[in-house]
Amino acid sequence: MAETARRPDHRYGNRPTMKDVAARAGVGLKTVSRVVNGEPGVTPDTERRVREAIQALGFRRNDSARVLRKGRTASVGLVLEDLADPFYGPLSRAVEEVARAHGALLINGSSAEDPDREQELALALCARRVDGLIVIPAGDDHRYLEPEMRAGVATVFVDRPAGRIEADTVLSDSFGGARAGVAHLVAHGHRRIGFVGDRPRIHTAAERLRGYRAAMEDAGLPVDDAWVSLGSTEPARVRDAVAAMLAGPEPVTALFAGNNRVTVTAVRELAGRTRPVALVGFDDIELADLLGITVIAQDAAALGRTAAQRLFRRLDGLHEEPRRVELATRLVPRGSGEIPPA
Amino acid sequence: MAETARRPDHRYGNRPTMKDVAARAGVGLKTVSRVVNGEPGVTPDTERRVREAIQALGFRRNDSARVLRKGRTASVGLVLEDLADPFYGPLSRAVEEVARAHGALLINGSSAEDPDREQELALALCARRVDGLIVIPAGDDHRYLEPEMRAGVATVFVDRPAGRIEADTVLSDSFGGARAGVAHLVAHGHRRIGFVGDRPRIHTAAERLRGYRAAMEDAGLPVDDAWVSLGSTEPARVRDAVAAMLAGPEPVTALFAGNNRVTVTAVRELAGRTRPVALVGFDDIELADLLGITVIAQDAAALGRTAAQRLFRRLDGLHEEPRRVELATRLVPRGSGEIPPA
DNA sequence: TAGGCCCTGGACAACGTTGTCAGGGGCGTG
DNA sequence: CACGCCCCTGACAACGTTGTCCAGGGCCTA
Repeated sequence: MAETARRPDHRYGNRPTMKDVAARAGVGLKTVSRVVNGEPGVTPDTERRVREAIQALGFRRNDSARVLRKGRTASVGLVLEDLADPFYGPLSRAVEEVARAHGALLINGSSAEDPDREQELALALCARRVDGLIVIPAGDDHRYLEPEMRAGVATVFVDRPAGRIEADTVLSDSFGGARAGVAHLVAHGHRRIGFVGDRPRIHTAAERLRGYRAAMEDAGLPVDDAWVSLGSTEPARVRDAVAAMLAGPEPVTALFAGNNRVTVTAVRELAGRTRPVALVGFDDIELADLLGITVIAQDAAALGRTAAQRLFRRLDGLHEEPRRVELATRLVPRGSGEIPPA
Repeated sequence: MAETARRPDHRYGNRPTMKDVAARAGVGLKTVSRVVNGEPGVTPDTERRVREAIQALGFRRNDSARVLRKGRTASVGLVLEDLADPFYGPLSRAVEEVARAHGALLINGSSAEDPDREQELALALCARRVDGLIVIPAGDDHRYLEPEMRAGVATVFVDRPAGRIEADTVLSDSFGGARAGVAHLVAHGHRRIGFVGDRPRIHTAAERLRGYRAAMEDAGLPVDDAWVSLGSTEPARVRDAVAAMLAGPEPVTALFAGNNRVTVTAVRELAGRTRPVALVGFDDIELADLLGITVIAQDAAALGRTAAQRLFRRLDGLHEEPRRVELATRLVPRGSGEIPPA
C-alpha cells in the first residue's frame, strides 16, 4: 500500500509542537511562534486563541530546536574538580548566579582531578554548544581547546592557570597567601616549620610550596627536606606525613597545611597529641572559628563570580588580550597559628 | 543582483559542519555521519580520509542538532536548594556519577528555597528537553509538572516529597531521626529540651518537629511552647531563639537543632556560655567529630544516588506505580549529646 | 556467463524552531 | 471613490544532524 502513513521515527513521548498548536488554534505556525516569543504583531484575539491551544495541549517550546536555529544555547559549562568539595560548591553557585542574571543555565561536571576526564567533559560541553566554558584545570595541557576557542567558545580558567594556551584566568594568590601564612608562623617564633601539600603538578600546590620556601628564605631559615611532604590528600598519607615530621630529635614546631583537606586531617592528627603544634591552613573551613584554626582564606565565591563576569563580557563581544587576575587572600588568625614553639 | 549569495543568518562563529567535512573529504554527508558515529559500512580508506578532514577543520559534532533528530538529550536536570550548602554538594555529585555511568550530563540549578524559582528552573530544564528531572522541592504544589511528566519526562523528588502530585520520592527518615535524637537526650536525663528548626512549611522541618514531639510524648514529658522555635535559619534569629530558651528561671538543659545550619549557629552560641548545654543536631557536619557534636547523620550521597538510579530505571522503561523510599538515619554520639542536665 | 547478494556510498526527508518575505485586508486621505 | 500604507498573517527555507531508501559495483555461485 502506498499510503502507509509516514510515521515519525521517534517523538519525545509525543509532545505537541507549534504545528499542533497552530492546527488547534486555526492559525499559522509562525503566529504561534510569535505568541510564544512575545513578538509584536498579533491581534489580542488571535493571541488568546493561541494561548488557549497551548494550555489545552500542554505545549512547551523545544529549546533544543530553538538553539539550532538561533546559534546560542544560553548555557555555560563549568568543569571543576569535585562538586562535593566544600570549596567548589560556593564557587559553582556564584557562577550560577551570574549565569542566571544573564539568562543562562549552568551545566557542571566533575573531573575528579583526572586530566582525561577533564578533557572528555569539556569537549562534551562544547559538543552541546555551550556558549562559554569555565574550567578548573586538572590537566596541564589545554591545547585541545584551541579549535573550540577559535570557533567562538568563550573560555575562562579558574583557580589554576591553563596549560600551553593563552586564555583568561582568575586565580587566588597562592604564592602570596602561603608566604604570608608561613611568615606569620615565623613571626611567632617558629624556626622549624613543616609543609604538607597536594601533588606538585597541581599549580596551586606548587605555588603554595614556593610561597613556603620564599617565606623561609625571607627569614633566613633553612628548609630540611624532611619538613616538606607533597602527595595525595588521602587522610592516611597526610597523617603519616604529619607524624613523620613530629617524630625524631628535631621535630617541626609548626605546620603549614596546603589546602582544606590537608588541614582537616592535620587537625585530627594533632588533636591526639599532647605537645602543642602551631598550624596555619590554606582555605577556610566551616567551624574553623570554633576550633581556633588560623587560616589563609580565599574567597571561592569571588573566584567564581569574577570568572563568570569575565566570561559574559566576552560573550557580549569584548575583544582584548587574555587577562590574568589574581585575587588576594586573607590571613585569619584564630589561635592555632599563634601558638609559640614548644 | 539575483545572485547575492544567500548568507546563513548566524553560524556559531563559523564552525565547520558535516557538510564541510564531506566536501573536503570528497564523500557524501551521510558517510561523515557514519564515521563520526562509528557506524559500520565504511571502507578503512574512506574512513581515513574523513578523519583527516575532521582533524584539519577542527570539526566537532553539534549535539544540539543531534538531539533534535534523536529525541533524547542524554542530560538530566537537578533542581536543588543551594549548591553552596555542604549538604547538597555531595548529593549533586552522587547524581552526577550515576548520570555519567549512563552517559548523561547533569544540569544543576539552585532554587534558593523560592517556589517560583523552583518552577521557573524546572520548566526551563523541561524546555531543554532533559530526559529526566530530579527535584528537591522548595514549593508544595508540583502540579505544574504534570504535563511534562505525561509527556515523558521522568521525575524523581528527593529530600522532600512532591506536593499534590504522585511521583517517585526518596527521603531521609526525618521523623524517625529526630525522634531518636531527642530520645537520646531524654535517655541522658534531660526533661526540658528545646527544638530549633527551619520554617515548618518545609516538609523535613515539619517532620523533625513531629519527631521531637513524639519523643517527648513517648517519655511522658510536656512541651512548653517556649521551647520550640521555628523560622529562618538566619544566624541572628537562631541565636536569639537559643538565648531565649536558655534564659528565664526554667531554661532548657538540652537542644535539638533541626538542620546543619541551625546546628552550626547553635554551637557558636553555646560556645560562649559557661553552663553546659547538651546538643544533638540533624545532619552531619565536617569537623563535628573534633568538636564533639552528636548528630543524626543522613547520607546525602545515598539520597542522590538512590534518586538517580530510580530515574534511570524509569528512563530504561520501568513502568510501575510511583514509589516512596525512606533512607534510615544514624545517630552518631560524639559528646555533646551525652552531657547530663546541669 | 548470468543472476543474485553484499558492501559501500549518497540523495532526501525529517526533527521543531525562527528569519524572511510577500500577500491580503482595513483604514485614512486626497 | 480610489489609492496607498500599514498591520496581521502565513508559506517557505534554513539551522545540522540522522533514518530511510536506493543505486552501483564487485564478487560468488550455479
